[in-house]
Amino acid sequence: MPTLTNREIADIFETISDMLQIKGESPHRYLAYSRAAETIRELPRDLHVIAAEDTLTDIPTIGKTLADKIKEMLDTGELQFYERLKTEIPPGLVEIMHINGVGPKKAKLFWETLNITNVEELKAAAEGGKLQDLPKMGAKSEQKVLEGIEALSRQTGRTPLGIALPAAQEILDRLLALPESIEGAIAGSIRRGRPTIGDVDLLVASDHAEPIMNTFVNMENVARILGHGPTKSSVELLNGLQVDLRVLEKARWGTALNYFTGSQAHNIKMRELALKKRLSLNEHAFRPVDEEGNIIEDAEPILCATEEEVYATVDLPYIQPELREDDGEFQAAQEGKLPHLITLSDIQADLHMHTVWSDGKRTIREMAEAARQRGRQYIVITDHSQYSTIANGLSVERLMEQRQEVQQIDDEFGSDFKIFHGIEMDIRTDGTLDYPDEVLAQLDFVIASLHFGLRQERTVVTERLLNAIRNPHVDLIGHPRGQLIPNREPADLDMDMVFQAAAEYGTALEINANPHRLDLEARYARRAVQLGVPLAIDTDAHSEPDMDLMPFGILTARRGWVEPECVINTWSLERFTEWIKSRG
DNA sequence: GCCGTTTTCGGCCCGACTGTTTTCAGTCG
Repeated sequence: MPTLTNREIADIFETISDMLQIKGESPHRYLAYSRAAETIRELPRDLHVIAAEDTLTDIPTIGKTLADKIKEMLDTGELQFYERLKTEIPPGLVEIMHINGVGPKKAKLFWETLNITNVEELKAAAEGGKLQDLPKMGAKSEQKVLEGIEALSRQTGRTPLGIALPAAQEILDRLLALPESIEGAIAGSIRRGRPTIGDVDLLVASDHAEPIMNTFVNMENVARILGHGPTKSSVELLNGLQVDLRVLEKARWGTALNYFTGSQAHNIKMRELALKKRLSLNEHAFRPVDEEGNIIEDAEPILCATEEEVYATVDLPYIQPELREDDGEFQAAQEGKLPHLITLSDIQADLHMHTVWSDGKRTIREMAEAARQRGRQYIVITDHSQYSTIANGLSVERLMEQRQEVQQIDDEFGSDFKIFHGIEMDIRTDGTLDYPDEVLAQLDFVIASLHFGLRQERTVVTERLLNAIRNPHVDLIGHPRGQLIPNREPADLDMDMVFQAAAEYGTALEINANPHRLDLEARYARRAVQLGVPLAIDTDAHSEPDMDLMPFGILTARRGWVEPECVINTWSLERFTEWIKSRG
């Protein structure tokens, strides 16, 4: 039976939203589609399952109309409403709308006046000088269209957090070195810890914005200046990354940082809450409004130098940036039920790392020393198992040799640091585990991971993982979904079944801190916590510097509302030891 | 199209920058 995935349904809603914009529909109507698309993309559960439970309308942003449309797509694999729209609006216009600087009005103008229905035709028209004579257009606008088309082909989609964060920090450091800069921060989705970044948002506090702006747009790695105003500038870097900079007075730092951290949905909620208190909120201040919502011009604005003051003004406790997705944080804040989010200092151990015994770059001793220097109390050495021949996986014989070396080095390290012996064992493509139970029984800690056969069909790959979860010797599932950011899609797993089994057998699931993985991602980590599934946050280090990737795992966990208690490597050595012993 | 200390209708966040205009619409975030 033809059917559609969450992502395909989200994409259709997003396209419908774009088409309704071109048609000139009410913003409230097309935004409803766009918001629903965003919600569906972030759902930790399959729409099939939710539809079968008949609880689609329990999802925020999904009402009866959209629920019916979702059901139609799930049942028939298509949506009549969408098919009809496609006959009215050429689908190529949607792509034209995605050109930077071109919106719904321009797309419609090009279509109605020059019969342009796709990017190629638009490019030809611009090159032929046919756009500049259109109403509200000119030579500059025509040039912008051409540049926008150029940028479209350069665009590589979203940038991994692991690349965007250091790049953002480098630029911020340069701006902060200027004497006019008082304070600075990385805001936007980097601050919220999203695994991929659309553009970089930087914020600097200063009374003299101009020299800071000039330095920013004149950096040698700037490919294009997208905008350059007195308080706001945007550039595209040579590597394609877009960076926005805002400069504001220090006295407005709280409202500014809050605004530029987002998310947009969170900001909208903040402003709605402010309006209920007869205040209009923007990045500069709160301003009193009258009954009709008009700004009272001669009333004194409320300036906030800290984000705490911003939240206090709408009667809320401080909400951590990682929670700001309008996904329950306001209700939790109002009820005093915000989570006590995990921090880096809660981490006592790293349970997943490789050495020269398989594909790591350092010896057991070097890895242990590096971990101790980073304040870890204990670690587990988990090299690859025999099935991963390409990673020099360990035969049973070598595994037992390694066990001796681990014990010997553990003795050397004495009582203030513990080295456990474990394995990252393959779940083979036929579903069996890579060592027999009697071998696993001799290990302190067993991670089971999918490395191969990730494209198997849903029931097959899910059953492989369930088989590992149910094995009494398996303590942890490594990078459960197998995604690589940005290029490899996760395996097609029935996550409801995975969580159910993990909860039943007490098997932990990993949040792999490597920024190329971040797996489990936040929404699944949150679901795991809700269902009582234990988590571990590991670096999967293959060398010393990899151990410094832990903060990316922490960010991801925080986005998933994870508290330290839920994470087994925040536990003391004694408690962790008891736990692994209890699991046989 | 969603949603409810305005609850089944009537609301629905806010400002900066650009390019084309002589006061603002379009786009973006």
